[in-house]
Amino acid sequence: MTENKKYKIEVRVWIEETEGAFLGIGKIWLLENIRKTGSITNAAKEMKMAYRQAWQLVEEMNQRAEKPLVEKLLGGKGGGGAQLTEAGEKAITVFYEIEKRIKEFAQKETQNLKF
Amino acid sequence: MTENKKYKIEVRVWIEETEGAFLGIGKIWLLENIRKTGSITNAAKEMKMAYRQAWQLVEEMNQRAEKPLVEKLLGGKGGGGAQLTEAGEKAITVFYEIEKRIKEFAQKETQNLKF
DNA sequence: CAGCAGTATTCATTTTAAAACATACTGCAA
DNA sequence: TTGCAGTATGTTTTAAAATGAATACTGCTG
Repeated sequence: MTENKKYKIEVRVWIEETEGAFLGIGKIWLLENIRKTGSITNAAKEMKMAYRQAWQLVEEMNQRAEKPLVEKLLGGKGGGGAQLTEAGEKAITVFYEIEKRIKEFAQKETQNLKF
Repeated sequence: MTENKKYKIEVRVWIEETEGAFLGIGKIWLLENIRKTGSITNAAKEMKMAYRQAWQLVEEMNQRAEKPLVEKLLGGKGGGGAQLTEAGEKAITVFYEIEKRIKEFAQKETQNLKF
C-alpha cells in the first residue's frame, strides 16, 4: 500500500487599499497587543519586535485608514501610551470575521489533495 | 459628503505539506516557464531569477511531492533540459482551480469594507 | 524643576535573503 | 575528442530589512 503524504491548503488574508497592503494579521496582532499593554513600547516587547518597527506600522495604519486606529498619548503620567480607537476595535473584529469565513471555505477545498 | 477610500480583500493561497509551505504561485509560475522553455536555465531567465534559486525550488518540489513534478535531463543534445511530468501538469491545474475558487469567494466578501 | 515612562526620530550595525560568480559534471554530436 | 548547453553545487558579493543605540521631546507628579 502506498504511503500518502498529507497536503493542506493555507490561506493568507489581508486588506488592500489604493497604496497597497494595508492590514494583515501582523498589524492585527500589533493592535491586539497595544490594547492589552496600553503602549506601543510594551506591545513591541510582547511581540519581540523593535519599537521603531511597531511605531512605523501604527503610523502607516493611522494614515491609511479613514480614521486612526490607534490613539497615541504623549507625555503625562506614565509618559503617555497608546490605545485603540473605536475604529481600531472594529478593524480587529472585521478582519477576523472575514479571515474566518475565507479560511473555513478554504478548508472545505482540502479534500483529497494529491501531488 | 465624506470621501470614502476603497478597500479590497486580497488572498494568497498555497499548499502545505508536513515540512511547511510546499507549492504557491511562485513555484507554479516556475513550472509554467519550464514547460514553456524546456529548461530550468531558460525558465529562470524568463523570470529574471537566478538559475541556482530556480534549481533549488525544483529540487524542493520534486522531493516533497509524492512523485516528481519536473523531469530533468542531464547532458546530451542541447546539454539536457527539464520538462514537466504528468504530476507537474496536474499540480498546475489543481492549484489554479483551488486558487480561483478561494479568490472568487474572497471577492464576495469585499462588500462595504470600512476602516 | 527633576524624574519618569512613553512617544518621536535619526543613524549605525547586524542579520538575512537574494543574486552573482565560479567550477565541475553530463552525454550527445560534429 | 572537443565543443556545447544545460544540470549540479559551493563560495562570495550585494542588497534589503530588521534591529539596536542614541537623543530629543512631552507633560504629568512628587
